[in-house]
Amino acid sequence: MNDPCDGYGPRAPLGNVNEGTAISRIFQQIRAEGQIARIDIARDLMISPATVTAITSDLIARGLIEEAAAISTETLRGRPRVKLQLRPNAHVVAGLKLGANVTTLVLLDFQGRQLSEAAISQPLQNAGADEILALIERALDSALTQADLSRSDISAIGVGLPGFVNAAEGMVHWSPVLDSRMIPLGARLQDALKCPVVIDNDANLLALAELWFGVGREQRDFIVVTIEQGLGMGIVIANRLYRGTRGRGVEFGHMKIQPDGALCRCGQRGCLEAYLADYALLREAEMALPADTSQDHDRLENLFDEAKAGNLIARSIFHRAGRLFGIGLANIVNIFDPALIILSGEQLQYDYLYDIEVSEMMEANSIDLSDRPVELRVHKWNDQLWAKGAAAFALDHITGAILDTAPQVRVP
Amino acid sequence: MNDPCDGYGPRAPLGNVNEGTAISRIFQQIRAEGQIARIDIARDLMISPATVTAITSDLIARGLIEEAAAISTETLRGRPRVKLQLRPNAHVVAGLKLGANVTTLVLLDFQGRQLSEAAISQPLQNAGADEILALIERALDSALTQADLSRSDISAIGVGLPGFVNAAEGMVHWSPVLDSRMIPLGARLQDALKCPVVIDNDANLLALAELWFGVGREQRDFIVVTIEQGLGMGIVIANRLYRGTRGRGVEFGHMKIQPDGALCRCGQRGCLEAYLADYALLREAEMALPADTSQDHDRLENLFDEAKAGNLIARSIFHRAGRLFGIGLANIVNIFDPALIILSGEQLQYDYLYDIEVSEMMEANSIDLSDRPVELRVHKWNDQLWAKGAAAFALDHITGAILDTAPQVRVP
DNA sequence: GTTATAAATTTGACAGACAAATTAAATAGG
DNA sequence: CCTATTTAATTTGTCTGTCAAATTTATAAC
Repeated sequence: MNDPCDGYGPRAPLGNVNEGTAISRIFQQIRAEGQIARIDIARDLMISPATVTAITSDLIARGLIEEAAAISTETLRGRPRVKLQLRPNAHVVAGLKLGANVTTLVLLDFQGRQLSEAAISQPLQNAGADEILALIERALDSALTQADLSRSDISAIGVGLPGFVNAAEGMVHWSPVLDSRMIPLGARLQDALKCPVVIDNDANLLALAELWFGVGREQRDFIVVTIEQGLGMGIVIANRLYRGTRGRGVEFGHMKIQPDGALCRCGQRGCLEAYLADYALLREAEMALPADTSQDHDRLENLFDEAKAGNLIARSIFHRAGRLFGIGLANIVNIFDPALIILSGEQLQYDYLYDIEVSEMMEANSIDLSDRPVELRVHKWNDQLWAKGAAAFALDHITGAILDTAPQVRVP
Repeated sequence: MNDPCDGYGPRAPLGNVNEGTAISRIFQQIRAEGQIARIDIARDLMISPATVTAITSDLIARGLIEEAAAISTETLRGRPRVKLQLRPNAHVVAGLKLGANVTTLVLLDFQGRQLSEAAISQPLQNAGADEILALIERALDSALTQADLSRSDISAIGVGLPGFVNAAEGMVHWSPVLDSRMIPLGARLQDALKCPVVIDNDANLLALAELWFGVGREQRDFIVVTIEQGLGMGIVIANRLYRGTRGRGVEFGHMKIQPDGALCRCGQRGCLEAYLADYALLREAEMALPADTSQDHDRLENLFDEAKAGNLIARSIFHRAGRLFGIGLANIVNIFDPALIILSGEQLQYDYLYDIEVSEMMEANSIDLSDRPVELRVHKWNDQLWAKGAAAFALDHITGAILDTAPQVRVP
């Protein structure tokens, strides 16, 4: 599977989303399709060609889109179609993933194409906001230098981090990478970097990346589940991220699947995460690999190798994890009834053991009305895609601001 | 707590719902407020008085609303406000709840006021569509006679039943009251009754009743959980019922909270319902009430009395049920983060035992970020409110059809 | 060249919504 | 009782977004 970001080939339309104004719908359509002729926009969105001309010429005047140089060869006769595309230079955004071990940053142009990237391997745990800021600045300047740009060229920055984040308020309620609760990280970074900053839970942003650059082309509704240090989930309903009724993300890792079950790092018992996360597997690894003193990551590798080699204890560890994961997914299926669930994240390198248990248990434990079974896919993206999701969030923020504010010129 | 349906006192506005056209927003506002002056509509919805006048006079001309006779005494000086209200006689709808033991029907006028009701005590299990139809017709004719109306006066019928229902398609995937799967009950009834029929899961309709006639006045987002024969759940997000991404309802009763747990009537193990539903409690009652040979309902009463009297086994049964219920609710809280959860249904007469366990367990097992705790309320409505929810669904169907089709007069 | 074809634009019209001006219906005070 | 004041509701004229139809533009086929 190749990188879904390079080049914007023709795509399926996003569905008849009859929401929003014509201007934003047309803009979204151009972004989704990459390149599209006016007449196709009119047909896809059921908007008259006259209106499309009016709106696109406005967007061109505002510098947001442009006519593509490539001449369309789709028509044999008649006036050829002129494709429209987002103007790459209109804006540049940065997207970051703050991870426990690595911080990844990408710079994207307005079309969503990657200009440069930077990765800093530095453990990040219980850090202060200043530390985070310094880290971001290092990564940012590195990527800017590569792309031959300066900070003032950046229109917005998106940041994804694990934990409980209220994206609308830019508030981090809790995160393993931060040293205290209730940090208004969004505002904090925005003030320091003198640039709009949006933040969100990392799993949400991976879902956003899937929406913009991945399966979102075909699917209006799907769920992304991530397994890394913890468990994460991002839910896309009707082409939009669902963030819970009060703005905070959805919590999957702390779903209880066993009363008085295993102890979780959150202090509660029976959380799914307490059976699936790195630390959960490692604390059982002792039994299978008693003499092993290697680092956590390698240790997990070893455990996996042992399981593959037939070590019954190691197998049992993955076996239970897979079963419980399946149950957790089944609970989600029963609630949201999604057509597609995407499993993503580092730990899925261990999926060959998961595969059987997980999908089996999921199916066995969900109320499937047998007409449309849930599809389970595994996507092994690297950290770059997470960062791209963050950048997509930043792009979304920019365009939202532009499209919303422009017509609001009502001065009494 | 008195019946929430009688009279439409002043209510909190539904929030700045900037969705939909002005006409539907104004209509919704009038329905929500019961009686409201034009100037208040303008202020609440941020629509100009000119537009409110234009639209309301159109609605009056179409016979949907009228000026209320009661003269407003809110203003001391100036021209008095003229309140608008839905025109009661515009439409009459019927709403039904199909239950295992009783079928309840109400007739409502366009304002949502009850005209008459009927209840038929007849066990309903594995019935055919014809049997259902006959039952509905009996109840309907009885209520019509009382209200001095005939079938042709009915504009729409809403039907709520337990099970898995796709409301949009009118399809019953499975229901304990029906004898087979995949019955297009909506179409079936509609053809027979020669009147628009909408159907939905009963818990969804109770949530709709709460939205229209209950807490919906103050709350935009809430969750209704019912315990009767089975467990049900209805989710209201942004003043709308959420029915899952593919239109079927949300399944709460079959959430797994114990791997390889108790056997559920669905055939799976560890379902919440297998610990909470009537049959789940009764199968344990054997231990506490060995000599009891009474009917199920009385038997459950006896079990409850025993628990109150101090019977340790009986207490233990409710104790566990309460704990597991709390865990199930916590899982929902972690996913939706609602501000309010309403517990409803027959079994909640046993709530004095539930109360402590349930809310305790819910709080102990949900990721509460401590700023806004979830409120848990118990509403003990009778079957009538369920039926009113069904009628509300029918009313919604009518008005949706009226408001949507009217402006769609584009004939090329 | 001319014709056919299809894309894009221009034109004129219409509908939804608004601000401002006007009218309507009440009270307060002399 | 009459007038000023106050507030609600309506009317008027305008603006904006959108569309259908007519027109212009740009290409291929002949």
